[in-house]
Formats: sequence, C-alpha cells, structure tokens
Amino acid sequence: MELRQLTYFVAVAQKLNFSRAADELHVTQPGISQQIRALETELGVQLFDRLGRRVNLTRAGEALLPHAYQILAQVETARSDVRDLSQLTRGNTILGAPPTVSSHLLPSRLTRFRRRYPGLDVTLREAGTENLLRQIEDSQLDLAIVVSDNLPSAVESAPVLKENYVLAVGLLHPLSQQNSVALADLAGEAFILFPEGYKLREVTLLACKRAGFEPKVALDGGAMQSALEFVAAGLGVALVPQLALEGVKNIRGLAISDQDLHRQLGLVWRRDRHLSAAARALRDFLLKTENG
Amino acid sequence: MELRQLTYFVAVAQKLNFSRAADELHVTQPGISQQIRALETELGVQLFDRLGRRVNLTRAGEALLPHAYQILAQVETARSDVRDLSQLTRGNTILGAPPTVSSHLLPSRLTRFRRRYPGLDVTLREAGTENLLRQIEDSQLDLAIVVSDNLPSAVESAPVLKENYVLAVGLLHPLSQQNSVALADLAGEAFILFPEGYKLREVTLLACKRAGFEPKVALDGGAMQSALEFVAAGLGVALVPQLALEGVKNIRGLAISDQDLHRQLGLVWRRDRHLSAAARALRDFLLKTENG
DNA sequence: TCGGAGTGATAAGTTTTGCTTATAGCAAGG
DNA sequence: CCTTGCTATAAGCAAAACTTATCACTCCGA
Repeated sequence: MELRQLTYFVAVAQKLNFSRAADELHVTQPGISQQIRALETELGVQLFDRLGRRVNLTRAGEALLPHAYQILAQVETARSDVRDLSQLTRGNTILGAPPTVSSHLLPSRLTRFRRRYPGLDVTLREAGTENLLRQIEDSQLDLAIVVSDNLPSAVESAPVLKENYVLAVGLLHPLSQQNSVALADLAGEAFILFPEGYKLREVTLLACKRAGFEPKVALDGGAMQSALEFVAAGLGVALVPQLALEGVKNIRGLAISDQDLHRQLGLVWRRDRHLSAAARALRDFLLKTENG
Repeated sequence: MELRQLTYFVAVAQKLNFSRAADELHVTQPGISQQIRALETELGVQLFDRLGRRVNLTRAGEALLPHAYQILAQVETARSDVRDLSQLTRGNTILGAPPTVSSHLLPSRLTRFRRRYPGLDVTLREAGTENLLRQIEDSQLDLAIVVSDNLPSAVESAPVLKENYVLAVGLLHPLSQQNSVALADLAGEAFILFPEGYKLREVTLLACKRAGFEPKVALDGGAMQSALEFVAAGLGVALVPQLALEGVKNIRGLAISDQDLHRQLGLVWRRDRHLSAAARALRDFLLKTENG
C-alpha cells in the first residue's frame, strides 16, 4: 500500500471514472488502472466493480475509502506541522542567560520578540556561564548568552555586548560623590563577594590582586540581589557589571580608572547541532536588536 | 512523503542509528540515508542531527515522529479492516426473498449460517420476485431467492428448490378427505387470490384457465397469512406453494393430479457485480445446505 | 441495428526511483 | 595515533511507475 495508490484510489472513488481521475491527477489513465490493480492485488480484494463503462465501489472499496481519506489527511497534517515549525509560525526555543542579563537585558527584548513572532515561545533558564555552556553542549539549551572570553570549540558565538565592570557603592558611602575610582585606593574597603562558579568572583579577586591587595570580605556567597542590598545599606562595595545597576536605587556605579575591567557577552550555540528555525529567528533577533 | 520514507524515519528515530535501522528493515545503510535525505529535502527541514557517530532527532523530527507513527498505524488498520472483510471475519450481506421462503425456509438456514460465521451479518428483505429482481439489478440486494423461471440476463442464478403448488383446503372442507384433486373438478369452488405482482396470482388464474373455468373469487388481494386463515376457516380454497403450509394447522394441502404446477426457486445475484466475500459465503452456504 | 463516442485493460517501451556495492570522510575511544 | 563505528556519496543495476498505442466492450443515438 502506497500513498500514491491511496491518492489514486480516492480520486477514482470520487469520480467513479478512471479517466477523469487520471486527468485530475495529471497522469494518464493506464497509470491509474495499473496502480489500482496493484493495490487490489496486494489487498487481495477488488475495490471497484467495472461494469462496462460504469465504475462502482465494492464493499471492500467502501471499507477502504474512509481510511484512505484519513491517512492522506494525516499526511497533510504532518506536512504542515513540520512546515509550521520551519516557517516560524510555531516553535519553542530554550534560551539560557546569567541572572544579570536575564533580568536586565532580556525582558524588553523578549517582549518585542514575542510581538514580532507571536507563535514562537521562549523558555528562559538562568544560570552562570560555566553551567550554561555545559547545558549548551548537552543540547539542553538551544542558545545562551554567556561571558564569551574563552569558549569551548564545540560552540559558535556572536558578540552581544561589551560591558564594563563598575564599583557599586551605597549613596551614603563617601566614595559616592565621585564619578570614578582607582581600584588601588580600595585596599581598606569591605568587599562583597559572589559565589564560586560565577565569573564575577574571579574577576573581583583578580582585579584586587592586580591592584596589590587582598580584599577584605564583608559578605561571601550571596546572590546578586542580596549583594546589592548590602551595598545599598552601606555594608560594603562590590564589583558588578554595569547592567546589574540599571534601575537600582540607592546605589551608584563608579567607573574604574586604573584597570580595564570589562566582560564580553556573547550569544552561543552548539556548532554541530541544527538550530531550529525558531532558534535561528531568536538568535538573529537578539543580535540585531542588541547591537543596532 | 512516502510510506517507505516514514517507515525508515521511524526506524532511525527509534534506534538513533542509521545502520541498525537498515539491518532491521533488511536494506543497506545507504538506502536509508538516501530516503531520509529525500524526506528532509521534500519537507525542507533537517530531521536528524548527525553529530559524528551520534544521531539525534531535531525539533522538526520530534514533531514529525508522532505523525509518522499515526500514519503507519492507520495504514495497518486499513489493511486489516479490508482483510477482515475479505476473510469472512466481518461483513454484511443483504438477502432478498419472497415471504413464503423468508418465513419457512430461511430461519433455520440463517441460524446455522450465523453459527458458522459469527461475524457475518445478514439483512433479510421480503418482497415478490419481480421486485427482488429489480433490487438485484439496482445493487440494493447482494443475493435473492426468486422464482427463477425466466430471469433477466444481467443476473446469474443457481437452483435452490423445485416446489409443487398444492391446493390448500380447510380441514372441514369436504375435499380434505382426499390426498389429491384434479383442478378440473374445482370449477365450483371459491378461490382466494393473492395480490397483483405475486407470481401466485398469475399461476392460479392460468391453471384455472387451463382447467377450463374462471375461478370464483372469495377474497382478492390478501397476504399469505390472512389468505391461509380464510382457508382454515373454510371460506375458500387457494393454490399455494407447498412450503407455505409447513407447520400450519387446520389446513391440508392436496396435490394437483391433472396439471404439473410447480415453481423453481433459484438463488440469484447480479452477474457483473463483484460479490463480497460475505455474500459469496452466504451463497455457497445456502446452496450447499438447501440441496444437500 | 449499426456506428461512433466513451471508457477501462493490456502491451511495450521509456523514464524515474530505489537499492546495492564500494569507498570516502569523520568522530570517538582505546 | 590508530582503529572502529558510523554516515555520506558515487556509480551501476534492478524495479517501479509512467507513457504511448491499441484493443475490447458498452452505451447511445441516427
């Protein structure tokens, strides 16, 4: 049983006329006759009565007809389902991002994306860069925004944003009167450190080391949200990406004058995995609207 | 999209390995690769990610898979449905018969038929011979038992039963003492006539005519059942097929000594229409158990 | 009642499709 | 680093499907 045969069968059953069916299907009549006969032979049943110039369905034909309709309809459904997926009318993409990016950069972008592609869903997963990269390699994520300094070779990337680190200080803190500060002057300040696994922790420690001191630690291991609250309360200072301070009250971000501290954010995806059309759409959308 | 391709696709999706799928399907691996690629090309989507020696479904592949399962299952259903019809596990046959046959000959036969083929239904339609033949030609009936003296050429037939006509008389009637009677002696009797369209009416009139008289009519146009009740009540006599008296009390059937009055019953079907397996089974069953 | 139009089956030849063998290319694992 | 296991590709061959040509039969109208 072949789809071609079912198609021919349905056409003949509708027209009750081999020649007309052949016209409709743009083949010649013998082709129809042959395929119908092949189908009849395979099923071991006659599907049509040929009464001289009149053609009628047999009982077996009547039994087959609804199945044939259903099968062909199902094929159409499958086709359009797959096509929808590839033509951006439907689809889901899983996007990973670090908390800072997730909460400060993505909401507006994703809202616009959803407006542009109403059928495309985005699932957002927050995690640190290392974690995200592992998930990309495991194909648990389609795309991720990560700190793209040294990426594994299995992933491909495109730059999203170059972002400076700034020193977050509470408004009551003496330093808050300045616009910038030299790290070298901060040996006496209490620092708030981020947990292991976050780039931010390494960056802070490295920067202080380069500035010639080991930071006094006021708090070690809180999340960004709580860290900022400590800063606002004046309990310490913290080195944070500029983005993290966007929209945050009671904190000032001071530029670092004596070191070039920045991170490069990149959008990454697995090199050898086929990106779905939806994922490609999201990628292109993010890259275009980030930079432009 | 072809069923072969869907079959291959499902096998590869299950095994996530082209070569193993090929083994299972008893083809070689390149055949699988080619068909999958053809399917991918047609759909305009990649269905699998080939990651070196690892194969995985893409989103599009995941979308297609359930459809593929469903289509293939539907094909199997269609196949077995049609096969059931042709292999006597299911089916319905429409059988026509005149009332006499329907009520006296068929009940026991059809009971045995149902016992032999539990899945096969028989729909019984009662009508006179002419009516039945018309319905056969219109394909409203699969089979019919009719008086098969002169049949149209479009039907084929097999003899079922040769049956004599007898004179039905009530037990109180003077003639009921005899075993046979000459029609010629019945000029004075009151006859009960059957409706137009029944062979029985013609036969009665013709027989009387040949015997040299026109019958006195006691009742014209009743059904067999009421006619027999009139006979039993002694209001008249009637020429009826022997079968009609089977199991009827208070009536005797007298053989006709001076004429050969009989009817040939035959099972008929349309010559050029394909008989369903169920109909063939019923036909063969009736012919075998009628005669044997 | 004959002839023509309509229609399906069949035969033969051609094109298309699908399968096979052989081989290349590539990644994972010892 | 080499072997093993896998898929892709190429080329040749076989099978399937389509086409043209023609026959046979029915239906219908002159």
